[in-house]
Amino acid sequence: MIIYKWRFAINNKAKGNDKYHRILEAAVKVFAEQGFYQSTISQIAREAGVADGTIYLYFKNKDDILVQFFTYKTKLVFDRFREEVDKADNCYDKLRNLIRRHLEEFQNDRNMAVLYQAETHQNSRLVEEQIKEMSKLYLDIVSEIVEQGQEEGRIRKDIYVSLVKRFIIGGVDEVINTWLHSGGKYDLVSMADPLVDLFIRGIGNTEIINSNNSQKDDKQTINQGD
Amino acid sequence: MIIYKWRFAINNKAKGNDKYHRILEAAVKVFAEQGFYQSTISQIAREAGVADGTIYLYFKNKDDILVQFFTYKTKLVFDRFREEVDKADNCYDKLRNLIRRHLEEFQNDRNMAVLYQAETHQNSRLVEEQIKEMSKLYLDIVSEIVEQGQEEGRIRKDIYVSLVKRFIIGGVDEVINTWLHSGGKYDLVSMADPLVDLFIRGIGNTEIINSNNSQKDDKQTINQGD
Amino acid sequence: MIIYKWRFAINNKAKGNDKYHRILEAAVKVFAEQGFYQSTISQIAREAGVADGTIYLYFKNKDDILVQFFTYKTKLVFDRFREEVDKADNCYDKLRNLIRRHLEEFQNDRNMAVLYQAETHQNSRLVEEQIKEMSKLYLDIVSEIVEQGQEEGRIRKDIYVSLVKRFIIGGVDEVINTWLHSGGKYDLVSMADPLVDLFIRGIGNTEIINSNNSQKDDKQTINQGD
Amino acid sequence: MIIYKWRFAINNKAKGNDKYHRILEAAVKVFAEQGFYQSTISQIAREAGVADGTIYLYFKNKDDILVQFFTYKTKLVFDRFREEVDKADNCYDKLRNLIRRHLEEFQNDRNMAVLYQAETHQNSRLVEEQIKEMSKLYLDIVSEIVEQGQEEGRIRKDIYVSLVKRFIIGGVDEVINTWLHSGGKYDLVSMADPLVDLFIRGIGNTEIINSNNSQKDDKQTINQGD
DNA sequence: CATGAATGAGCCTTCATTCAT
DNA sequence: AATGAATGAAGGCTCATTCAT
Repeated sequence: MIIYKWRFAINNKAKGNDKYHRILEAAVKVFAEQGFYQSTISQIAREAGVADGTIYLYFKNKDDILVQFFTYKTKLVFDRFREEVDKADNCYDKLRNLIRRHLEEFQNDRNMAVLYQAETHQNSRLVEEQIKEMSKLYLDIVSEIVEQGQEEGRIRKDIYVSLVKRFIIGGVDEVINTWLHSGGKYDLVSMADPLVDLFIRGIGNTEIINSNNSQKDDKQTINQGD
Repeated sequence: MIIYKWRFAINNKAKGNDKYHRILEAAVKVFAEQGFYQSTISQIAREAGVADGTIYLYFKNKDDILVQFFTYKTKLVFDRFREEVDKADNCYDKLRNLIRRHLEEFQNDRNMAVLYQAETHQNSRLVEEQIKEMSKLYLDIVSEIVEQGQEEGRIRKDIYVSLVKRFIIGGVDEVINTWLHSGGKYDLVSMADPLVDLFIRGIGNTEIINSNNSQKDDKQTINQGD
Repeated sequence: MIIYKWRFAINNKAKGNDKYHRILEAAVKVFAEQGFYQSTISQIAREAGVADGTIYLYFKNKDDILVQFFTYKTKLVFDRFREEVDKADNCYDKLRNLIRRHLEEFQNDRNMAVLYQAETHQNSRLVEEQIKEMSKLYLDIVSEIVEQGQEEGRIRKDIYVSLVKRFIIGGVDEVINTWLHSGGKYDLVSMADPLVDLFIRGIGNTEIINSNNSQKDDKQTINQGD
Repeated sequence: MIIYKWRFAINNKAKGNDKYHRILEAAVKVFAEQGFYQSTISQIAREAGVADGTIYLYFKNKDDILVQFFTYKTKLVFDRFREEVDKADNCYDKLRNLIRRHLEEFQNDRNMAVLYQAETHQNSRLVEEQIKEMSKLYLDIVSEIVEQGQEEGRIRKDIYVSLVKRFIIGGVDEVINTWLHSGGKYDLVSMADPLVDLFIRGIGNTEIINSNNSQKDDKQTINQGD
């Protein structure tokens, strides 16, 4: 029965069946507004303009809606990040392109942004697998940029790449998170350049820093759990 | 009846009644492990070693447990940040103290860390008010540090303070988040110094940066929605 | 619309339309395997190789499939019992022929056997009417045999015919039921002769019985509710 | 959670909690009247005079109600059969006691009788295990009686014990089944003696049988699938 | 203060049936 | 005649909350 049900579910999707996408969009909207557990199938159905039962023609169950979303929609977006990075040559431009595109995509799909934020900061995740994949994709891109930058001499060599990844992702995430909680009233993409500048130059006044060696620790051995 | 109930509920708390704290700790543990909506009152009661009904002598309802947690327990922790900051003089040391203490406290109370991460990255928050307060407290500290640093000449003046706040909080949050999802196997506090170094100096190679003016934008007018 | 639908539904049956029978066979198979209420129209449709909706061109609803089955298929089988009985002269041979044929038919159509067993031992029957008819048909045959046997002097006269009917049907049914639950691994028909022997001679040792009169009650007045 | 729930569920039962039995009786009544799958939890709850949810304090799920019934109530009854059999000495009396008690118990608890009939004649059983156990218990008693009878010389030796078991159980079951479908208007127990007489002496007229050897087959090799 | 049995609203999910194509 | 996507009523089950003890 499940096999049967899923055969045509896939067919529908392949055919570009709009009902599948209507339900997915509706669900994501409702989830973003109310949270996954406070959302009901009935609300999603109403939002999508279909009957409750119809949802189960396209999705195995409520959880599956979220999983499908992260498997298809979000993955798509993350794949675009790589394209954008590949357009640039030097590491600074790559980083700037990545972050610009990141902010742009999340600004364009606010619901996705909300779900992504919520799901990546949850302990018991419904979409563990998908998050891990996307996370790895993103981290790999950043690693690549940093390593290239080190070769180019544009990025310090006395830093932990795995910490840098968090440093960057964290900054971007927090900028998005703040934007989301502000109601998305301002332009998110305009934060990209100033943010990249902070990533590259830090907040310190260069002259002072260069004459202040107290922080110039050598690399320590840290288990960075990555 | 309700009035009566709440009179002594408050008394209990004032008296430092240990049942109140046992329930709170139990709840936080269960919430951290399973998520708020997947946790049941029965599970919390069992974990705390009390009857289900007893919980309602100390808490108005399930939501209230979370609210109380953020109102008392977490606020307590955030208040300590200020103390720690006040111990230092220059802005770099203040920032380092703040972040060290932050990581330390979150490492010491992993459950709190989990709940904090989850709740701050949710759209529909049960503890909106509390999160906002804590957030403001933290942001104010960072603002203060940054402004002091600018006066001291240790921090660049051509940056948006409100963006810097997110830049710093995001990095710290992400380091904590990664630590949480790694299972908390390594020492979180040891990440403080390298992280502060990144905040201050950035990832860029100073020599290159100083000869590269393309990023040296003047302050733009950005609505930072904070 | 309904009238139209049913006109050709009847035509279909008259025409010996094979889709009607394919669905019927498929349904009986599925019902036998999973039970009526655990079976779904989708399962039947898949088994029959037709669309769900097609079933409703030939059957009024799910219940009707079962009713049709008992009305046509099973009745057909029971009609053969009479033929078989008529082939024999004396009551013993008639009884033996009846039971042999009964076991034979049920062995040849295991699914029918399963449904028959289940449906005849249910309180709230979907096919009350049909079961009653078939039951009457069978009981009448047995009655006839017994009465003929009594006239022939081959069957005791101090017995309740209506009790004898249950005695015989019960034995046959139980033999079938055991066979079904064993997985139908052995030859059911081979049980006919030994069973008939038990019906006729009982389990008692004749010599002992004949010298033991305690059981030789005269016919009592019993409301046998048949 | 389940462990917890079942801890006190068992306590309740041990304490002779009447709510457990009220629900069980109500369920059995509803099941008997409408069939298991047509019965709803709400109907059972209404019949028992409790809330729907209360049922789940005592039973794991709907199926479990039936399982519990067969595990406790019916098993109890079947255990009494043995007691009754042990009261008699010779095999005929044992058989008569068994059957009398069987009819008596089933007459006294009509709902049990209905459920037992339905469940034992179903292919996909919810209580497979329990039915098997009870069936074995009953079959063992009958085997014992027959074997003892053969030693006593009261029961023929040229019969298959395993066939005899079905022969007897079948007769009893069918008598009960007929009684049930008649609406239980007459006295079931009064059928015991005539039925036992049929089991022992068969329906054949002794004088004829003894002069008719055509049926006196020797034991054949039959796979009786027992 | 504490208990935990009882409640019942609410939600997910199934599936017989319909109907536009 | 045939299809199968869509429907929505119905039911099993959970769990926050209450209240008699």
